[in-house]
Amino acid sequence: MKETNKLLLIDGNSVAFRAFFALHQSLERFINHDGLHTNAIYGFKKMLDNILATVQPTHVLVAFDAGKQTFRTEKFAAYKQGRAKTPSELSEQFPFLKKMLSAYGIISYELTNYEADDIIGTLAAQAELQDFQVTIVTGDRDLTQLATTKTTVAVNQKGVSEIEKYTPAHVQEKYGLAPAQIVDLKGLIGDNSDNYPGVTKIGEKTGLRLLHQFGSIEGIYQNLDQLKPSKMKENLINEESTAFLCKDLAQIRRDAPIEIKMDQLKWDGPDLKSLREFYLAMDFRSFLRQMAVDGQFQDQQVTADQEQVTYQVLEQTKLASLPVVPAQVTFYLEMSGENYHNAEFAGFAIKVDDKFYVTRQTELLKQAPLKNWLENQETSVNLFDAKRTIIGLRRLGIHLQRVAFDLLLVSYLLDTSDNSNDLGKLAQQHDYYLVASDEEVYGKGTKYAIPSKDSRLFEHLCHKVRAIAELQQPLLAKLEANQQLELYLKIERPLTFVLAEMEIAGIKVDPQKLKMISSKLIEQLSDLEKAIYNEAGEEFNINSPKQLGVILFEKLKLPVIKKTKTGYSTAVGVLEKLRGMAPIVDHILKYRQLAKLQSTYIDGLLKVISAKDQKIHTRYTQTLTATGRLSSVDPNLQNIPIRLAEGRQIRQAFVPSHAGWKIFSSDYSQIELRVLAHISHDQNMQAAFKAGADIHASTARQIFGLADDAKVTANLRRQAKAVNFGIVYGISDYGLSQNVGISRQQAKKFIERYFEVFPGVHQYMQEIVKKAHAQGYVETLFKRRRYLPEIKSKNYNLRSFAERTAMNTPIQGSAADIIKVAMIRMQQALQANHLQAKMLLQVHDELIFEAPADEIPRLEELVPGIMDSAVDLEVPLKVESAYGDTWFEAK
DNA sequence: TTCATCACG
DNA sequence: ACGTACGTGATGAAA
Repeated sequence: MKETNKLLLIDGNSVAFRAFFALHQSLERFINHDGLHTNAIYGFKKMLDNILATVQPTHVLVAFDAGKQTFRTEKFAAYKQGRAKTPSELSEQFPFLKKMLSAYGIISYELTNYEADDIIGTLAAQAELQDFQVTIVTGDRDLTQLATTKTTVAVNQKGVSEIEKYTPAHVQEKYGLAPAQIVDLKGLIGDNSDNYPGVTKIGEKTGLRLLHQFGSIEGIYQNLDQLKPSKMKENLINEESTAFLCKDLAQIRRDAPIEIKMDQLKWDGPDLKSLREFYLAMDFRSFLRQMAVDGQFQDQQVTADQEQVTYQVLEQTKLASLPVVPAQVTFYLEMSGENYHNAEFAGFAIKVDDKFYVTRQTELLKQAPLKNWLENQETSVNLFDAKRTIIGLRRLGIHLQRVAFDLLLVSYLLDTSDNSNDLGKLAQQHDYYLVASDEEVYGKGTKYAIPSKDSRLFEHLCHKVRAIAELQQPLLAKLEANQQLELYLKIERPLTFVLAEMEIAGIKVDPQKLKMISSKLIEQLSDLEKAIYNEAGEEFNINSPKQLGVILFEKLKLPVIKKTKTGYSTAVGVLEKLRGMAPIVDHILKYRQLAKLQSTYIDGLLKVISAKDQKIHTRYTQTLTATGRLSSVDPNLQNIPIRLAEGRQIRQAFVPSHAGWKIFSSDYSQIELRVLAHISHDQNMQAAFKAGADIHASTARQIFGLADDAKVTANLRRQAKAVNFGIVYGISDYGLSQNVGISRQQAKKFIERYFEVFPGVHQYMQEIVKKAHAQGYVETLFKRRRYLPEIKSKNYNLRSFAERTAMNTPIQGSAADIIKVAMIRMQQALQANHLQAKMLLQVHDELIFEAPADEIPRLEELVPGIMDSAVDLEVPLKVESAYGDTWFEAK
């Protein structure tokens, strides 16, 4: 059987451009020892590996543009004129890019008078005749005109890894056109970047409409009499020759005089030796290491002295010869699996002075001197992920008390958007390449396994420890340069210990209570299911949005309100609009609500109640969110239902762990708006908080122009509340209009009025965006940073998103800072006051405790007192408390 | 694995 | 003419 030939054609200029701009913000990080920029080469290589692996071509060619003069400039002198000049940082990379391709064994090709597009078009046509499957890779959508049943056009999206594949069907779906009609469209609407005009006043909308009606530019001119008289028609008549010229310019040639034969494009993989030399020249250490890991240069030990680390395998008999109280150790405890509350121990490595010790026998940690190293007050311990380590060690009976450097935590503080949890990947972000990622060593998914070969595990663990030790000084220096040392030392590092205690404590959950709720739910669900099948006239999977869509919008012919990219939307908002049109809608809504409770909160929670202590031990992720909030996983205890009565019952299952104890809860009231009042210095908003007013009602009076003592209707208060929320999120008229269910114009008026009433807020919003633009990041009250590179994007959506983020992050993030400070002080206060009460949970603006009933009166003083004095703002912080026998009652 | 949906602040 | 409210995590379906 003969295998199909597969030809891969790459538009070299266009992909290099994409790669260059995708990594533009890291431009200065990608410079090799000769001062050459390498970001486009790097991105190109990533894309190339990706596409080679997915396509597995038999033949490959990369086409480049030959120069400015082409047959198109002869036909139309202004073609591609006025284009910004290629930045020198990019053009210097092209010769090296071609070098790399040659090391890959791939032909680079260019042709005088023609563009890369035409080379690709011509070769694709030839290959199709020989029954090849063709894949074209480009950053330029114009090439989609080449899509056929045999040719797929893969268009690079914003990054280098995301691609969108255009088949004729996809072109049809996207534009309602056949690929061949793309040129007619370009002829009508022109192309800004290629600098040809198209027909005046015809844009994509009109162009598509005309083509759907007449099929082609020729078709339009043959049927001009069918068009009603209009300015557009006049333009069409006046600019007929332009339309045809532009169509011709857009047409990719399929008959360029190419000398090269298909056989010459045959690809048999890279020349590893040349590739290695190339990476060395480019300083692509990660790719070199990848090659080493893949065993691609076993014959050469060039990187071996760097790669290898000398270690001793630790054994019982060696313990006695170890130092007693070293000043500093670097330690890594490995477990098999994510959940450190119960994951199996896999081994540990520890560096003391310049020696590395490693073993699988974690039991050795329980003995001297190792236990003492970790527990004494004189040795500073350097780690990666202190919380994981603290909890792991606690399971071995070891109380780690002092952490000097936590690589994971420090790295997160330096850049909250770079939140990988993998030591190897994270080290790379800091230009350290001598440690592999866990995925590389352990595999992932079903293949995940701790290596059985000692040397493989031991090397990896020692590499990790070495990375922590090596990165300590430079990263702490960066923290200091950012003025973030205090954030680390006074907030995040102590918080790690607080969170560890909360996680270890866990919260008791009564499975019987959950099962009681469940039996009622199951009954209701079965009734609803019957009603829905009856109303639909058939049985189907109600949980499948796809099947549900068919029933609602095809069988029952309900109007389509919104579409998702895969089909009809059946989200709540849509169903609510369909309410009253058919009884099935209400039943589906109810079914959804209850099914969610059953699957996520009944079945989900039952699964994670520990058999040992009947408790749930969540894990708080301290190094994930871009704003500085915590998140909670496995299970998420920060989204237990409360808004609807049915779901709220779940909270009845959360109980104290001792008889006679209570659940106690305190939450900040309107903390985000108070933070906003503080950082914006808005006098009016501050006055409202100082007066202890109902802020949403007060906002309503002001923006709707009511008297100070006027009664505010529920509806006006609701609208004002939505505006307040919108302000915190970085307002847009569209978002507000959707949320409140008013017109966009109306929403816009509300916002304008809001900014008139709260001019300080208005000014803050403008200034924070300006500041983000100028410095590239925004900060919270305690100097937590979030970088917003996209604020400089030319893409409206990306830029707008970054702008809203700039407005929101200091607010959300400062609120997160504040409760973190409160948590640290809270833990200290409970200890200092010798209370048995334990802090168990944090839900962003709320702390939940369990305590003996007789401690409740003291907590009612202590907790709010600590929370509202955590920081000194220009407005007071308000805290509300409640308690009861279960979490349900503590509200 | 990715998508749509829905739970929380 | 565009298409958005900010921050999360878990689930079931479908590829």
